[in-house]
Amino acid sequence: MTAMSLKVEQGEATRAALVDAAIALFTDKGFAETSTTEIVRRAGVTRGALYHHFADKEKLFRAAHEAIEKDIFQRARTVAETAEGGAVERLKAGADAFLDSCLEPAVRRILLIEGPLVLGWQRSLDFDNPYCARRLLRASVAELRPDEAPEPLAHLLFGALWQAGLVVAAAPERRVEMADALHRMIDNLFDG
Amino acid sequence: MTAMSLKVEQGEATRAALVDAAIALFTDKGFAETSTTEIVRRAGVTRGALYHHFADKEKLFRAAHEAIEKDIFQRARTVAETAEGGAVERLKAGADAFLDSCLEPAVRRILLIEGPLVLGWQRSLDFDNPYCARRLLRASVAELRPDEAPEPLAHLLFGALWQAGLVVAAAPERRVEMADALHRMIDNLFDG
DNA sequence: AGACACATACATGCAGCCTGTACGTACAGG
DNA sequence: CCTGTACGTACAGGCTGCATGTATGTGTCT
Repeated sequence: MTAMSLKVEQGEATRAALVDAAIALFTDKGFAETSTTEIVRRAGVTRGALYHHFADKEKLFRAAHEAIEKDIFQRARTVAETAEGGAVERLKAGADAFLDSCLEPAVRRILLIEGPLVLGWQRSLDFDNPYCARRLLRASVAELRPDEAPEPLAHLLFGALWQAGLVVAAAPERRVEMADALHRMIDNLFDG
Repeated sequence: MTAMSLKVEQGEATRAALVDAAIALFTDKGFAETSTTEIVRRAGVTRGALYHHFADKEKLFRAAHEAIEKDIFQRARTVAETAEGGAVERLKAGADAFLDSCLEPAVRRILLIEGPLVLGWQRSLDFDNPYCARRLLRASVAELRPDEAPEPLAHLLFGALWQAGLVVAAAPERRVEMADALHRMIDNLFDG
């Protein structure tokens, strides 16, 4: 660990405690139904600490969201990169990893459901976000269909994948059938 | 018109005024950022009237959402039913009609963005809702692929369609390219 | 047809909660 | 010593939902 001064170290600790408490409570009750008082009580600090580290409640949600997004993105990318086979198989593997992540309650609630609304729905549409699954899909599409613009199909695939994640989050027992349908869809779109 | 007694008629009028005002304000500012005071001011009544007709603010949103959902659903179904050609062409026509509807700001904000969260995200996943686009897609899939369970693919198609609607709502100039991509996807999935 | 009881459609004031901010304090580091 | 950072605390404003009051249609009984 980087040696920090005592003050800064403590600050990072309370900030992390706030993010952790926020993730837990936002996962259970959602953004609007969770008060800042509950969050700071769970984190063991006061509202003053919260508003010292975050400009407002939404910024705290953003921090929680980014932590989860980064985690799930890196997992999916790692799985996709280390998968056996060609681009189609890597795409399938990445999709499977994403569906697995959707089984976690925090991913379901914070990333799939509340994220787009709280952070602004436009954010989820562009490819600028470094940890956006759309980027991975666009790369796959560009590789598999080099003759057409990748964005539109990447959007459609993203929507299908996102929806599959929602279904799996709501009914984990459907994970295999949704994965099968996804694989068939990918085969139909990119078959050789 | 059905002849109503004066009292009931007046009640229906203020209720409609409330729903209209709610649609306009929710479209502009969203659910959380719109106060009931603003809504009743725009509707020309008081908060007492609102809470007489609707149990809470969310029920008012539900009424606004249902009005829009019913409208867009019936339009899409009509277009799909009267389209020339086979099941594939009817599916494409319905998808096009849906994308057209997404150009309207009220559809974008209330149906696409805020609806799933405010009304509960599970609601958007099942096929029980009589005005759910998922039903139409499931019927198409069942007709085009009679040998497999239609639900999983219907979910994926719904996700792709929904996402296309979001993209079109954010950037209307992309309407044709998204429709083209959707058509190609449908062809790849159901081609003969 | 008229009176009366009742239900409906509102209006208004209040209580409680929540967010964001202004201000005070304690302490580490130069 | 003194400055900036990391908090704690008190307060103001807004918002929701409810409780209460009121006026006006509506059915009914005679």
